[in-house]
Amino acid sequence: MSDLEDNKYPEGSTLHACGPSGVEALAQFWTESNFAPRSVIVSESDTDDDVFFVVDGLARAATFTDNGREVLYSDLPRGDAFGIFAAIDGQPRSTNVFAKEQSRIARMSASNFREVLHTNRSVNQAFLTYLVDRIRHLSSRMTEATTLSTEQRLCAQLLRMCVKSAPDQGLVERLPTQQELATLISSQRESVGREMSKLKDQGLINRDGKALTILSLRSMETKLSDF
Amino acid sequence: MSDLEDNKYPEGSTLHACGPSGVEALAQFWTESNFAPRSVIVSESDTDDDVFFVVDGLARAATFTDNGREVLYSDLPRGDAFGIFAAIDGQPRSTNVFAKEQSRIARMSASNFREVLHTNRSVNQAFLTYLVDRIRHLSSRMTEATTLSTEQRLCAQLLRMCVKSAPDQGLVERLPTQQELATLISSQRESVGREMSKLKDQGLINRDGKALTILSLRSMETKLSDF
DNA sequence: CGCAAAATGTGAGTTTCATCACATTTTTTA
DNA sequence: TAAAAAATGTGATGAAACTCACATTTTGCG
Repeated sequence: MSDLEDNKYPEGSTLHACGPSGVEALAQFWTESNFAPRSVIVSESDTDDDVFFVVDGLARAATFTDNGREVLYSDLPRGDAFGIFAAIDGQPRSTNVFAKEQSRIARMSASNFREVLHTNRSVNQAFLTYLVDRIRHLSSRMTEATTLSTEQRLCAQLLRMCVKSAPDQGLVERLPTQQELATLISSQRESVGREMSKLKDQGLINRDGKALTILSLRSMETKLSDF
Repeated sequence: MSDLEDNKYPEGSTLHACGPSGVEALAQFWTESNFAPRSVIVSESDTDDDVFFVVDGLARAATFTDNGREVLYSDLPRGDAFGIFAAIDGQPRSTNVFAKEQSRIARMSASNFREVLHTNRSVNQAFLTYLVDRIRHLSSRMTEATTLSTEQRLCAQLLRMCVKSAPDQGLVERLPTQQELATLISSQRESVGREMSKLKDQGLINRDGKALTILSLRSMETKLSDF
């Protein structure tokens, strides 16, 4: 990985990790097209096994229950891939993906993808790392969901989303809606609202507009270690 | 995958999926040793990044919370690998693994593992599939945990563990303890006990010894679709 | 075989949240 | 920019399930 030069995709994204040669190898097989916000890119019921890449924009993968409740989602920024599970193991797709913003999406067949995946070492490493990453993330979400209270899960989520803005202070630039937060921490919109109010009363957070400031990272972290 | 002959590992295991040549490629780098029941094979605090394989016996991977509660586990039967996450992404280990039964465990260095992983196509495919599998499994556990009641989660778990024994009947040969079941479905030992009693009262299940019979798969499945 | 340890069954009390309901504010978009 | 749609704040209520407690049964082991 040390010999990779930067490519046009953001650091941390799967395509970035593939390196310039990896991206080139993939791109020779893909075709790009544009999607308007909210338009569906793939749905669970699709029977193809194509692989997709976010060339530009932002997509969102979401899982719904039978009665339509959204239970899991993850955002796919520029440089991320999706649809790879079906391409790897041949099982049906597990999620729906739609464009969150105006997006440019690349698409390629599973067999071409597999060919590059098995041939190009840095592509291979990038996807292995990506998969392991998702597993680690899911496990910790699972552990959190079963051991922490709603308040603690909210704090954990806020801490994950923030960037350090000052000594002991954190900033979440664009806070998701309470509904989205609730989905992220497996809770209810109302509960999130209540816990937010409590945190504000305690002087731990401060909101203006879509931005949220964590006024004391230290005290917020303390909440997580109590049991 | 079609050209693989059978090897000595059980169908469905990672090593089986690696094929005879894959296993051979791996085995040239590993050393085997024996572990008595309950002995620890790797713990979270270990700083090495070796990869392990269950050559024979049964191991268990478990995650604990800070206060010692077990929150996640998965059994690793003959032919399964563990310790591969750290070997792939270089991050610290995420779980503890101990021998559940007398076991023969193979061990190899991360760099040798990576070399085979990137060189041998069927090994590569086997591990990709394994990772995807775990993701699918974790996601569905996550969805279940947040949308189903304790009773429903228990039923889902029993259905997963059983084999069809007669028309509309299922059999779980060796039912785990209620404590283990509780861990599997993110619940409490007492809750599992109560729900089990209810199911027995309803004539849905029947126990003798460690075996449990599901008397009507159909009615048990019905419970899952109610909401 | 017999004792100790583990696992199970069940009651009672309490806490946490999920749910419903609505007023109010903010954001979209036609 | 006005109307419509989303998002938010908060109260009241009830059900689900966590906790503690202890009697009983089963299992494992010396």
